[in-house]
Amino acid sequence: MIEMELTTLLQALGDPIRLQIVGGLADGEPRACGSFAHLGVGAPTISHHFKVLREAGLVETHVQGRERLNMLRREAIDADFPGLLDSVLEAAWPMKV
Amino acid sequence: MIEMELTTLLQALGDPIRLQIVGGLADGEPRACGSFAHLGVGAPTISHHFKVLREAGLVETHVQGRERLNMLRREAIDADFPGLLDSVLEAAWPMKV
DNA sequence: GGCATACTTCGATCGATATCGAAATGAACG
DNA sequence: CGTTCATTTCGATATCGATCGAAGTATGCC
Repeated sequence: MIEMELTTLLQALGDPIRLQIVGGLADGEPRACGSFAHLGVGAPTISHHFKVLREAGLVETHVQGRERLNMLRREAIDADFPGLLDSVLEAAWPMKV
Repeated sequence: MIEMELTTLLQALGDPIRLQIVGGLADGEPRACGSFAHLGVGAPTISHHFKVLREAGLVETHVQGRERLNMLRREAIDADFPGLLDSVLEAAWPMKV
């Protein structure tokens, strides 16, 4: 069980790039880091943001071939903070989630 | 109408002192800045945190006598981001809100 | 007016963080 | 095995943010 601190989670979500990443993973499909190259920052920065998201307990990453597949830890998040992720997603992308 | 940006709001809530302040205002009662002297930081720091909360649209402040009464902008927050504040409060203080 | 109270603003410090380019890692593939 | 591809790590930079003490502002009280 991964330690999940509320303020850490809020801080992780409180960055535009990271919120975009979380939104991009919100459909449940695992995605490689490279899928987020369109966000306007370089690969090292994307990697940094994924690290923050992982350390906040929001995302988990599995090596598959030469890419890393990232997915939202939705059940864990919902278990610890019920409704929070959904309201953030709904606030960020109304009607879409 | 105050501009409310989601990432700004999340970032504002992603600080332990500010989350404590918001929790302290969650019952709807207006409170002076001095009511938060117990949080372990000095008056200038409290003042700084209130400024951040105000600029995020979370709190509004009215001068009354020589104190400033702060209150949560609950309806506005709920209107812009339905359910978000409630889930944050519930996550921070389960069963209490 | 003079003084205390309640904050805010200012200026400084110092640690965190977002970003990048360059180098490292490690898997896949010829 | 050497190369390419996907990502991470490293080192540097530059900005941001939390904090403090000191000074400023405004209100109420005597």
